[in-house]
Order: sequence, then C-alpha cells, then structure tokens
Amino acid sequence: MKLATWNVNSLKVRLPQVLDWLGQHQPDVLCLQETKLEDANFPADAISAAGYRALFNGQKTYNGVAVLSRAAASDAVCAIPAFDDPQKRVLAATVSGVRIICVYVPNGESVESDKYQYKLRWLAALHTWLQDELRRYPRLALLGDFNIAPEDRDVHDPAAWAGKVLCSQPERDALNALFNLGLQDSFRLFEQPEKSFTWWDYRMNAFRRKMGLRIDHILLSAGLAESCSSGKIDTEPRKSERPSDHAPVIAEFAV
DNA sequence: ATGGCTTGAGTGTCAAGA
Repeated sequence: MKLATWNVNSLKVRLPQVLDWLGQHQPDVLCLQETKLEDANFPADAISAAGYRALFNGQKTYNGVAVLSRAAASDAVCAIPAFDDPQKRVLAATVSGVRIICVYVPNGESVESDKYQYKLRWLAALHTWLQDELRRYPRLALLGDFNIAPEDRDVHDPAAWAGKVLCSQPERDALNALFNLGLQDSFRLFEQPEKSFTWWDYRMNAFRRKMGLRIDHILLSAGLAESCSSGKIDTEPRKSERPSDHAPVIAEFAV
C-alpha cells in the first residue's frame, strides 16, 4: 500500500499538479492539507475522473483537508472529538483496513503567540484522541503537515531556528508523545540524504539554496511500520511553475 | 531592513503561512 501526504497551499491553484502527480505516482491514498476550499467548491468531478474517491473537510480561505483514495473509505471523522475547533484541520477514515488520519497541525506563528498555545492544546487533544484510535485500529497511519521539525537534522540552520516555532522543545515534546504511543516516523526507517526537507520558504530562493525544514510526516503504527518498505520525499513538484511551498511525502508498506 | 513570496478576499491592501 502506498500512502502520500501533500500540503498543496490551495487546491484550486494546485489541482492540475495534483492530478498530474496522482497519474505519475498512483498512490492508494493521498492526504491533502490547506485545500482552502469550501466543500461546495471541492473539485470532486476532476478527482473522480482521475480514478480517486474523495473525502473533504474544508472552509473558505484557510485550512481544509482531504483524503483521496482508490478504494472506498469508511467511518469518516471530521474533527478531534471533545475538542471544540472551528478550523478544519482533521479528516480520518478507514481504507482497505488501514486507519488513515490526515492532519493539518496549527502553525503557531511564534512561541510568544496565542496561536502557539492553541497549537500545543491542539496537539494534546490529538494525542488523547489517538490513544483511542490506536486501540480501535491497530493498523493506523497519521499523515500530514505537522508544522514540527522533529530534530536538528531536519532543519537547514539549527542554530538560527533554535527555540523558534516549528523547532521549540514543547512542540518536539508533543511530537515525541505521539512517537511514544508506538507511532514511527516512516522517513527515518531508512537511510536518507542529509538536508532532506519538505518545506522551503517562497522567498529568498530558499528551495534552490536548500534552506528548508522537514515538517510533513507519515507516522505508522507498529503493525504497519514492520512491513514498511519505503519512506521518501518527492521534491520534483517543488521545482515546477507555481509550486506549493511543501513537497509530497510517500510511504509504502506490504498489506 | 521584522522585509523577502504566495494565496484569498475583493478592487485597496491586508491576514496568514512557516
């Protein structure tokens, strides 16, 4: 089974690239973040014509997530239970016996911001919910834009980013708490090149200068991680005209 | 230099991203 996640930064703008990518890579599941579309405007017909079913949970202007799958998806959940949040950042569903949880973790803005406190509360609620989900679905994948670089090797300039949002210790502690539930970072199950990132600022030619962060992840429960055969980042779409600032992340495992 | 791009909303210019 091939899973992928991609923060597209507007599905309206990136739809041609997403359709092209689906055709090239043929994933079983593609999770999208920052679709920035109300559900009424979701391009369901174009996705369907490409051979994919779609679940979507969106809003105008900001946020918005979707799960595209070749096989049918069931038991969809569109929010973290018992966490009141108007922002559309979560979509869970079961595909071919695997629980897929697509997340767009809040950015946080800066460690001094109220949005940072919201991010930490959001991550604590996600952790609580995942304890339940893992009990119900031992074969589980948590995919998305986490807005957290797990370690200094996931940061182009660790000294400059030390303690800053996306790299701060409370954020890394929250991510480690997810690892402590038994989830594993599929990318780190394999030997990887140095300076492997998933996001580069649009400004200052950051992509060309390899000034990025690895903040998009595919976490696998033990049952899936043990049969994982590949974990990688596809930087090709970041080189195209009008790219998303994020690259797709891919993980494969035997079913 | 708190900027630099990109998107959406909306038609002037700002919020938000990371």
